[in-house]
Amino acid sequence: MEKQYNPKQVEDKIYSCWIENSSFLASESSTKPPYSIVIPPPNVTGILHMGHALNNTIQDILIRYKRMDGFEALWLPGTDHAGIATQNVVEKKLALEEKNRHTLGREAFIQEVWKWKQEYHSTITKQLKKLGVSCDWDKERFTMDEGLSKAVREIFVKLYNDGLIYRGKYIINWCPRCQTALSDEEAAHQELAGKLWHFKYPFKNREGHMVVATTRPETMLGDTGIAVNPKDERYSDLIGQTVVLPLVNREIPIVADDFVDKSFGTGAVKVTPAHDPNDFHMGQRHAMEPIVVIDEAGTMCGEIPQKYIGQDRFACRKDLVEDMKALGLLEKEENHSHAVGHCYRCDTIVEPYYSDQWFVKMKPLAEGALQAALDNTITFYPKRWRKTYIDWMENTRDWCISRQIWWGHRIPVWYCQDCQETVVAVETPTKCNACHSQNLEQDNDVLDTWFSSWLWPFSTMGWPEKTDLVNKFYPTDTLVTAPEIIFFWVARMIMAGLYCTGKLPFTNIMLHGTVRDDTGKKMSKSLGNSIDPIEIIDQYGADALRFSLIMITAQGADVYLHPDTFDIGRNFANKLWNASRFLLGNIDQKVTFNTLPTTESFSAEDQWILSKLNKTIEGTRKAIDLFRLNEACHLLYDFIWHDFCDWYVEAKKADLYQNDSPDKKSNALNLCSYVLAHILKLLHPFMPYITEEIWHHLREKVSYAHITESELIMASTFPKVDISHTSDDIEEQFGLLQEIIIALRTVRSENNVPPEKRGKALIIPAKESTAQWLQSQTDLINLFVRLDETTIDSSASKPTFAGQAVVKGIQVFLELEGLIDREVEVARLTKEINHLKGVASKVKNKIENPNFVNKAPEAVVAKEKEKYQGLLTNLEQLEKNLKEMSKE
RNA sequence: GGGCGUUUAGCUCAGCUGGUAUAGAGUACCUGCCUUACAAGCAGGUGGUCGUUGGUUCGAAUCCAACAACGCCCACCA
Repeated sequence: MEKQYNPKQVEDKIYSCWIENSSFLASESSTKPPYSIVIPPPNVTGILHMGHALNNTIQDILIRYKRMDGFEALWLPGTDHAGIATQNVVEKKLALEEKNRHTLGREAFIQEVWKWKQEYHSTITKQLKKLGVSCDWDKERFTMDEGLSKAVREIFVKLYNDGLIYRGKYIINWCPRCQTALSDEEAAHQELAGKLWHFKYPFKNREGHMVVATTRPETMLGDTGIAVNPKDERYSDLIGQTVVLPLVNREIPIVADDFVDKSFGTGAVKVTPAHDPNDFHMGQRHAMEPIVVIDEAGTMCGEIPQKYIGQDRFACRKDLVEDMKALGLLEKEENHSHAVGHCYRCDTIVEPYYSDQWFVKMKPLAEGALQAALDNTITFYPKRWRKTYIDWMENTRDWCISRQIWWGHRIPVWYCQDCQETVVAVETPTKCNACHSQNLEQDNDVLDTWFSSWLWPFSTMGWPEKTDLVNKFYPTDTLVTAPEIIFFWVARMIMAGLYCTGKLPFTNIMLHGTVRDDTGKKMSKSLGNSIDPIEIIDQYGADALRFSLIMITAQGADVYLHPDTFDIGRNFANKLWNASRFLLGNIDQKVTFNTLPTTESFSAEDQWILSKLNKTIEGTRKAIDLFRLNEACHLLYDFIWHDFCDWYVEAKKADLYQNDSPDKKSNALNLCSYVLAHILKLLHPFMPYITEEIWHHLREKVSYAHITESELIMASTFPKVDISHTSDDIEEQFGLLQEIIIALRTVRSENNVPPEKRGKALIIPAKESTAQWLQSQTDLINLFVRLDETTIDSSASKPTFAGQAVVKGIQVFLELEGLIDREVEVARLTKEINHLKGVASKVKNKIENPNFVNKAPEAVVAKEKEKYQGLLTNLEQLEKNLKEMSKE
């Protein structure tokens, strides 16, 4: 083993080894209880970013933990075809070759995308593998696989037959750049600084005009009326009147509608049913036929003045304001900020657009999905997201599922060209149901990407077929994802799961935060502030990346990433590596252990480390079970670094070096191997590579019955708590010893005693029982403090001059001729006395407060009183010592 | 407009059902060490009226309320 851990030499080799051993494969026929997770499928042409790294590390930890803990663990991987996103990428590429999808034609274009998919699909999966993910790659799926496509058609037909899918002319969010409809969720609102223009619309049959306020002047060309609130007295006598729409000279009515807010703008609103969702609904209420004046590319069209035709909507806005101004019809303009929808794929401002689209009725689907959250059969981690989910479920609006793009699942609907009959079918129909004509044409649109993703937990397992995979692993257990897609994906999967399978697709939802840079900005390629996980893996290793990321991520909180963060994991891996190297380096010939040494041979540190180990096992399990992975990391970090390396291994060095006492050495090796093997197992889900590598080295030197039996650590068993080893008393006792050692080290350090100067310690405990126990620990004290001799004597008198401290009533002296500085000691003791005085007065107030004594639990009161006595004893001794020292 | 979150050491953050000799870690900083596992290390140290103000309580970083700053999500005010 080399002096520094080198992940590069290890990681790829080990991943291949796992693959060769089929270690990730889950079996439908296993008798073990199932545990399953489906991956949130990354975009097929995506590249790995820190969000993926976090998301997949969490899943890998859960799946490895469960796999080691006796479950048949399936982590089902796959990718998403990401309709609009992927089509955009391929179109961009085509544009470079001066081609576009229309010149290519639909068939050729789709082939082009498939080609792209084949080429780039491996990027993201290769990158995931570098992270060390233990996905069952044999079961990898793609949302446009034949089976999954069939599932999409099945559910479409089922929903249609149940009356839950309909087609209609509605106003929807339209991206003029992508030239497709978007769902409400895909139109992300952003606050923009805009203007509010007040326009005058002259009356037809009388003098004067109405003043309407608008943020979108260009839509006035499509106005079909003016609406006012029926209770608005300013306008009550004008309802029913007619105004003449300037520039187009169309006569339009003034109507009354409750929607209108009297207090906003002028209290009168122009109604443009074809270009505003509210106006659309108002138009319906007042039988107004929408007039389209903006086309699918965002340019002006229709029966409007010639000069505007073909103009971009924003250019037209400018001109129109000028023209109205010229006519004297612009009353005023004011600044106004408002939320405007943007395409979540290309960020273009969304245009409300009136067109024929397909919709899913959400209300009926939402009922069960809502109930699952209300009665907590589904659990959110952290739980605050439950409310967000419930709010959305209670206010669902119908889901626009048709997209005017080519890459995706084509809508399984055919129109008879002869009798106009609509045929909805899973398999391509050969003839019309009504007139038997074979002249059928399929709907041109494809389905929203999420219409396939919402089936992911079961379509990937073969649904609608009743496969063994579904039987064994569906429903899944935990979904790990980001809160951004609760509505897009999580909520819809729950609806689809209930609707298709009658079961919730998962019961735990773990939502992790967003990865941000150190200034709090979301990491993204376009902002150029992202840290590339692959670069970090190259530099620090996958384990370091994983461990660092998880350790700094509190449950559900956003992660602020600084490049130095990864030092934590790298240094920790190196620490573990060196501790292992040291232990294994002390084994000359392979040793075999069957059990721990007899209890009688345990030293204090043996009992202590076993107790700590088992507390760590308990804590780690609990933390993972509650999805508090950062807590598990901290527990392991502290135990391994501070308890095991800093104290236990140090304490065992003497035994390990000594070859003249083979029993001692053997016992030390036994215990060290035992603890190390457990450490590796506990850490494996978090740092799979290095633990596997050390495991390999460990097994070359040590055979430990029932512990190192498995050739690969990933196939070994996760440690279970052995309460026969846990003891608070032992931990407390050893803790006292540690405090004494630290006190002595502090004396040395504060007095700048050179390391090579050894010395003597005198320890005067108050109690004889303590003295006896400490007597058995003098070797350890000598070792840790670098002393020649430690004397424990409860009846000894104080040395005339020495470095000193008082630890829980135990007086500790360090005797080093000429090396202890009186001033330093006086200062230290004074400081300590002042500190303790402060504490003591606080405790005194407490125990003298009758309210506290009467109302607080007896145990708490007793504890405080005991604490106070202890403080007094310490203070008394310190003050006495200080006085004596000052006298000399 | 509604909802949610955050505010703790110079920096990044833990701190769960209120009670640990009096708030922890990493990092940074100061001191001493290349001590035969590890300088990516070891030992010791400095550093905090836990955003503000009230309240509940014997007791509050922790529970409640208001306020402030920052951030996020949702929403059809033209």
